[in-house]
Amino acid sequence: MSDIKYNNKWFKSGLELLNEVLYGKWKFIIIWNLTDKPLRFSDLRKNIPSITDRMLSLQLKELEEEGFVERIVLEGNPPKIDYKLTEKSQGLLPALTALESFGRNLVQNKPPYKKVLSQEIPLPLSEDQESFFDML
Amino acid sequence: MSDIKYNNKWFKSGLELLNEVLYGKWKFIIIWNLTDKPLRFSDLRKNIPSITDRMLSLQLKELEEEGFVERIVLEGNPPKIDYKLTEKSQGLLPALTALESFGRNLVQNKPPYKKVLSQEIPLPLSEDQESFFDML
DNA sequence: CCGCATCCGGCTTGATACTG
DNA sequence: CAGTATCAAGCCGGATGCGG
Repeated sequence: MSDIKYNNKWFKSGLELLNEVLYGKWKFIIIWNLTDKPLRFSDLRKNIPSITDRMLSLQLKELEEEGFVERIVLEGNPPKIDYKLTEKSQGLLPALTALESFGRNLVQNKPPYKKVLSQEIPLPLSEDQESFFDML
Repeated sequence: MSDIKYNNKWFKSGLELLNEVLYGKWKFIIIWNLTDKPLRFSDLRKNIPSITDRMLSLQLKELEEEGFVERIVLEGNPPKIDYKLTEKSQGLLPALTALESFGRNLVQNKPPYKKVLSQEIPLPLSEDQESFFDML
């Protein structure tokens, strides 16, 4: 694997570089929530219950500076503010999809060597279905 | 999207859950470095130049507790210690591959995405543009 | 050298309150 | 609704030390 140079620094992997460019506890989650469509501050807060106003504000600001999110002011009374993904963050979506999937699979402690055919997996679980597993 | 329950807590996405289970600045990078084969402490330190002994030690310990990495003591004089991925972390590899790829692709795009308040700064060659040639 | 442990300072994040 | 302000807690970096 060759090294990578970015901003006059050398990195031994794209992951290290990404750590430099996009470090922040909530950034992946925010981007993930914006995949379908732009959202407002309050929508994001509702979709990410454990984030605080402060962190949402800070990380959105950084995401904007880093070019991953665009802040769109819609004139009106009251004016509304949309946060929208840029082209740059589109490239992250495959990775985030894979991370999302991995995170969801952590719930069922299935041994990974039990292969599951993806065609057989029904689409989303109904909301009650998880409580079944959680009665430990 | 349905909610997920894990350790008596509710999450609205697998990414949030993952943040709870696997938070740490260096964990993805460490796992990524262990994909091919088990490595020793010093090998990891060599592959991740910007990590300190302290952080490598801490994050390895947490990764072990969280079940993503196994610590293998090889008897001998001196005894050697290998760090090896568990089955659990195999599921992360697709995501890490995608993140690695995204990180590497960031180089080709114009690097400093930060807003620079400058009509006055001329466009010519920035230092970063050499990286284009350095990659060859 | 190897694999940590300890201490300290600084940066990141959390909790709560408050504003236009 | 879309954030700030302030303070406290926790995570991280750097230096140092230590037994093997």
